[in-house]
Amino acid sequence: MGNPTIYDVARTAGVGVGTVSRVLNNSTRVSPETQEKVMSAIWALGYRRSKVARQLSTGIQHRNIGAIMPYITPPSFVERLRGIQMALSHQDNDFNLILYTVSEPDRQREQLLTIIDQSTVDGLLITALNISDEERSLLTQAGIPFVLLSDECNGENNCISPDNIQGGALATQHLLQLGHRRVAYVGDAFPNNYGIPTSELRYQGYLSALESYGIAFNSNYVALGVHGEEAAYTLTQALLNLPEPPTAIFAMSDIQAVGCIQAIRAAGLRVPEDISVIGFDDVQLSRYVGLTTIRQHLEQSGYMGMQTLLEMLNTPDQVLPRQLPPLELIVRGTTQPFNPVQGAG
Amino acid sequence: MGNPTIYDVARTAGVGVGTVSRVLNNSTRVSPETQEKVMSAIWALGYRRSKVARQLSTGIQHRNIGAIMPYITPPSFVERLRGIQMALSHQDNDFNLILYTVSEPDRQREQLLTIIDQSTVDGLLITALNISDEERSLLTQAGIPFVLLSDECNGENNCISPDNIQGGALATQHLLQLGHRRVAYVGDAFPNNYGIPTSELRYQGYLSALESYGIAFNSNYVALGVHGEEAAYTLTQALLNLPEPPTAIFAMSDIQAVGCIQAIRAAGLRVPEDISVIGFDDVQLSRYVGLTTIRQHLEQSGYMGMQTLLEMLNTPDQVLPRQLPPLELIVRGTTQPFNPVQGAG
DNA sequence: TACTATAGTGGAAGCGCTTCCACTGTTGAA
DNA sequence: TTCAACAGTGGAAGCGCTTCCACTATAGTA
Repeated sequence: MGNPTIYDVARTAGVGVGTVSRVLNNSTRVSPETQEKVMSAIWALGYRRSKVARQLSTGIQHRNIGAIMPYITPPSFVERLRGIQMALSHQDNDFNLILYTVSEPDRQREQLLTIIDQSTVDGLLITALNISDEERSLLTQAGIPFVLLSDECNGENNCISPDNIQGGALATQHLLQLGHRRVAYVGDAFPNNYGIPTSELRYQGYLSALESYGIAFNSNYVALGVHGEEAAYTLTQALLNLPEPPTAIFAMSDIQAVGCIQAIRAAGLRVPEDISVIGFDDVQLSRYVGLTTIRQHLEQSGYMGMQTLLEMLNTPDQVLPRQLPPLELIVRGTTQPFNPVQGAG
Repeated sequence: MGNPTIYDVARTAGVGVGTVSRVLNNSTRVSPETQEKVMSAIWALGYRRSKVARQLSTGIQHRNIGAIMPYITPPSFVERLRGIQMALSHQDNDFNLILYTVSEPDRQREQLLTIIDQSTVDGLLITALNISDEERSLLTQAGIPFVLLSDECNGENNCISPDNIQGGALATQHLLQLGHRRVAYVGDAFPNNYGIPTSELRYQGYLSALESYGIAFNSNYVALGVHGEEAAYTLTQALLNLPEPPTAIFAMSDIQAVGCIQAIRAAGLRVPEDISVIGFDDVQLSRYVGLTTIRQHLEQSGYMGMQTLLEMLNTPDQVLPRQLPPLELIVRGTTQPFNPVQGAG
């Protein structure tokens, strides 16, 4: 039937289970010959000792924290993960960090169910993922505390997320203050597959900033597509081909901002002399590239998320209100005041 | 004494253990009143059900793979991690990936011991870390297969690592072929704390390339420091202040190359017009920055490492020889042919 | 020679759950 | 009224280990 147990090994070797266990834990007090017999029985049966049984009988308490996120491709996920890791290693507790990847949105529910069923984790950090009410209650029922490290909390507690609307406004205001009037927005098409409304929220901020400056909305200046540098590149090309191209672009993420910049340069134009570009996130890369952006302290968010979860694990049924990491305008080299000459272009 | 068990709950609630278990697994067939009693007993005792016992009795087999690495700060670790993740999710097995961070080299042994003692993992992926012979034999004794994802194999099996000497030579040759003769090397001081000889190996490649071109070695052109952009920045400043500054720099990593470039620009010089810079790794960032570099397919290495480990887990005692991911010169915008005018500078 | 250490071993108990079987009441159909 | 069906419950067995106690055989000591 199933896998061989220590009893099978004992029987095969013609010894007692105690002896087998002693060999397994290379304790003393086993004669070389017996050791030999046991080893060959183990080998013959292909025996592998059960982690779980061992843990139960030795009383080892394993505590696992799961971090679940989409493929860790975008730098913004990596930064959060780094913060998560850090918070965990700063506490001197022996939690294990288990990494889960949701490769396809459809599989999210299934993966959560597996995690719950197999009681793998003591707590869950849900990053850049939206969870349904059903999933939420499944977790609650199973007694698994979780914190959301997302871009939208919907009034949810135990959630770390910045004010993306405000952030979008901040970025747009920066461009408007510099005198730009033809300001474009490059972002993800919304709603996206994972149900994360980041792009939509930042777009709302963009709109409100335009409005507060009394600038008429121009739908030509809104370019939406899949997430990533390549799509941003293509969208920007289209923007540049407009009869009246924008003089400034707000890209909803740094990665997309980089795509914009590349497209602008490929078109023989300069950043920021001809077109200003501002991003969002302030990932590591942005410092190297010298990108003006909105810093949202991603690493710190991850850190806060893990801290919150650890607190919840220590004192159950604790409810911590939403925490908003601060947003900050970081002016580097990709934005500059509007130059009237440029408007003529 | 220890934590309350299901028996304590049953006694407190005045019911049988079966009933408590039924409540816990919210199965049917428990009357609302009983449910209520059990719940309040659970609450009163602060009962939390044991993962391990549950897993043992339900026969759930958990298989864990640990990935152990230094703080995941350098992008090169992240890229490998991404490959590791990918390989795991492509197989449809239900392994969990546990992330371990070695924050200080001194704690490495201790952490490995904990992992072994608590029998947490079925296999281990050791990334960018050197392990001693003792640690090696501890793992072997404990029957935990592992693969090294490192920069040096020392003739070791089950190890994925590129030929760093060749890579160093490749980078240097590229600069020499472009006509540069004053070529500097910027890298980590060796040996480093984790015992990883990456810098030393690439430096050897640098030396051999110089030699094959018959160029006299100049120790002023070797700048060693801690890993990272900042140190590279400082080292480059010193290089630029030399009476005869180099006309080209080989930085041992892309991150350091970025530091070099920033220092060069800060000094009012241009890349590559005044000084050429080549990096190593080809991390994501490098594409955005337009850096000439040596691609070592980090993500693919991670992928190969995980695949190898999975094979070892399926067919124990398998020994796979060292695998060398290919190295490739990627010419982008930070190197150009030596310009005699520049030599005068 | 008689006794005590001690090396070497077998096996029961126990880790904290789940699950199955047995049991008691209660309901509703015949 | 009698019986089957079933909701609701208790508790033993078992998951695969470790560990402790009991036991035997041998070596060492007086």
